[in-house]
Amino acid sequence: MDKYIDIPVPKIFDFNVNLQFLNRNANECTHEVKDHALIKYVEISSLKSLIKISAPNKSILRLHFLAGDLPQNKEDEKLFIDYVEHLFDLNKDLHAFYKLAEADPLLQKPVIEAYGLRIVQIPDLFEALAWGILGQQINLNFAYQLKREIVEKYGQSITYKGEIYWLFPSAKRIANLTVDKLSKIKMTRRKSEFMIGIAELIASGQLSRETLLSLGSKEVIEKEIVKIRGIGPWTANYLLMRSFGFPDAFPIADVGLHNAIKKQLKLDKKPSIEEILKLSQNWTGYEAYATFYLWYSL
DNA sequence: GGCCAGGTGGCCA
DNA sequence: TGGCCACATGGC
Repeated sequence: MDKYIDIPVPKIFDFNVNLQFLNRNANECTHEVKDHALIKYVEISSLKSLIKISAPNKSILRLHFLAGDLPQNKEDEKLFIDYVEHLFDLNKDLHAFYKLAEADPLLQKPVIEAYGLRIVQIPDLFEALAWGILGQQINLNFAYQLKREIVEKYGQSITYKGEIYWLFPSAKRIANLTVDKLSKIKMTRRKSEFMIGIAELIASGQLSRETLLSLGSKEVIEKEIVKIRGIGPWTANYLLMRSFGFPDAFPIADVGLHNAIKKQLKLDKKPSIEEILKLSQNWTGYEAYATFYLWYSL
């Protein structure tokens, strides 16, 4: 198969820095970074395809279909293009963010060092929420280990040139598990309950990307999803930022953010919420981008 | 060995 | 509303 589609990218975009972000943990199992390309098994509409994304030059991304289903018509192709644009958050104009960042003591360095970084998205709602729950209150490395166990136990895979590529388990699959079974993986029973509960809501159609997005504003969506057991303000904002692409979502209680601020300003201890509110006064509209660049700076 | 991890729900005043 | 506390495990 050598079918490919070229997708134009905006000016403030650097594929390599985004790849570096995607390559940040060796235990990552839902994509592979190699030979300056991203390889990922994706499910889009009803098509399951192994895709490869590379950047032959600065102004385009090239989407290759390596294995699995191929788009059958222009409509399918459009879905894949939308997916890639969503994945790399290409539809945001970052000029205003860069302008404010260049004058911001906290963001100055990070935007230079990671020029062209986008908030890489987790397009699938269940995957994004499940990852948020996994990441709650444990070190990231361990979170990746748990993710790998769940994916390799309950996810689907495709083999290509001797390598296995995984799809995050569907909500339906996880909804059918018991807490006893899921917590065999070294996860708290609480986390298992949260994850199964959310899987049930999604599998039954009570919770979906479309219905949440139709609520409109980020504030309304946040208010709605924190009603769900296991989703607090941090996870809600994490979802808004990493899956719904709200550039002004702000997981202000995030430990990683606190550590990054401490490091950038060479503080003795982590800043308080009040101090962060002060420091972030000028980020209005781009809190998520500021947070993401600070994470990357760690 | 103790404390902290990309928090949250539940209990108590 | 606001303040603790358990939660399972890994890393330092």
